[in-house]
Amino acid sequence: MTSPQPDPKPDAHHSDPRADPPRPDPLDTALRLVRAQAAVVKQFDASLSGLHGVSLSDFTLLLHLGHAPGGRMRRVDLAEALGLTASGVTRGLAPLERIGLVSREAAARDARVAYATLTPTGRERLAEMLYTARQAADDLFAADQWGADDLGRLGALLTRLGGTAPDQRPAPTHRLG
Amino acid sequence: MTSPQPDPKPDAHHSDPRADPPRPDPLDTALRLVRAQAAVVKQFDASLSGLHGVSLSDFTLLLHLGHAPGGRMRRVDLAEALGLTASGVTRGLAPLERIGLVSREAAARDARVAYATLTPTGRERLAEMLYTARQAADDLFAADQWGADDLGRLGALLTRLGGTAPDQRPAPTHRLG
DNA sequence: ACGGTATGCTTGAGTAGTCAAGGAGGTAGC
DNA sequence: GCTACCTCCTTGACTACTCAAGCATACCGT
Repeated sequence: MTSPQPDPKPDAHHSDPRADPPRPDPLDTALRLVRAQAAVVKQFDASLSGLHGVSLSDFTLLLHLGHAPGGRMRRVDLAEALGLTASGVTRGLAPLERIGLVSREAAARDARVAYATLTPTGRERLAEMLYTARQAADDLFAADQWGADDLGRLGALLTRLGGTAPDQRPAPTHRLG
Repeated sequence: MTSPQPDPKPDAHHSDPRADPPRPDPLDTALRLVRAQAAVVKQFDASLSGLHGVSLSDFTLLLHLGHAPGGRMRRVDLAEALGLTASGVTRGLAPLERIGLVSREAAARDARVAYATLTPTGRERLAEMLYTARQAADDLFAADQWGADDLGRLGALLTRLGGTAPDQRPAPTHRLG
């Protein structure tokens, strides 16, 4: 049932701010967002689990870890970065520890914290996963269909919507127009 | 394979985003989508469950039923419309039947199918939920921040991404079929 | 020094989905 | 009118989270 979209979509790189069309149904847009995300997650999961045996969530977790100084983060910070609860992080980390991509490390001056640390193996595997994930993303936003401005616009709109960014960037929330 | 010394970052553009629009990192955009959706779902769930005791998934299911002729659909069609598996629909329907919003109905000429039908109560409750959901959506896409063009653009971009639309209907103001 | 509170993490129970297996019913070919 | 397959639906086992409770540790005011 995936036929070409019947709706008049922005096929050219022009905006038309003069026309003031009726505000599209926000509820409909929100539901579309949910749908789109489900499809996207499914595609990433398929690629990543097929090639590396991890889910998109696993990958995202590892990615944050890989990005942190020393490949090391407190669970609580990981939770915040991922938009999960602490308990979600505990559970998500468990299988990654079991397969040796992440190790648990005690903190020197605070016995409460248990760092999650990327192992050398974890770092290697992450690099491979990153390659796969980039391919999946490129495939999703195929360059012949998605222009740089489409992509940028989507990213900006989503950021406005969705809590914090997937990575801590100093990039300000700039207005579109 | 990729370079052996990774310090993986999903965003690799540090150049001026205004000069010659460098294509933003597709992976980063995809991850933002996931994040945004999580936040959106959380807000809808909070509103809907607080006021009506249903989740966004429940609401979406009822909404599709409400749009169907006779408030009635085969489970298999519901699954397709919602982007779920048949088993997901079975499980999602169960609590709605238990609380009397949906009833199960046998098909006259095919004993395999079990229609899901909106009860009169279900239809009433759905109308109330719809009001709440619209409010949540309006709140999310606050009119002072989201112009009609932003909304339309987001919708179009998401549709391009996400399989089929949430509902093949433009947005009747308040009435259900 | 000590009691109260705040923080970091884990765990048990519950929710929302997946997939794979399987039963019951419909539809052909011959 | 059998045989074979195909469709609709449910179920059991699993994954990936959630919240609430609870334990251990740290910090702060007196």
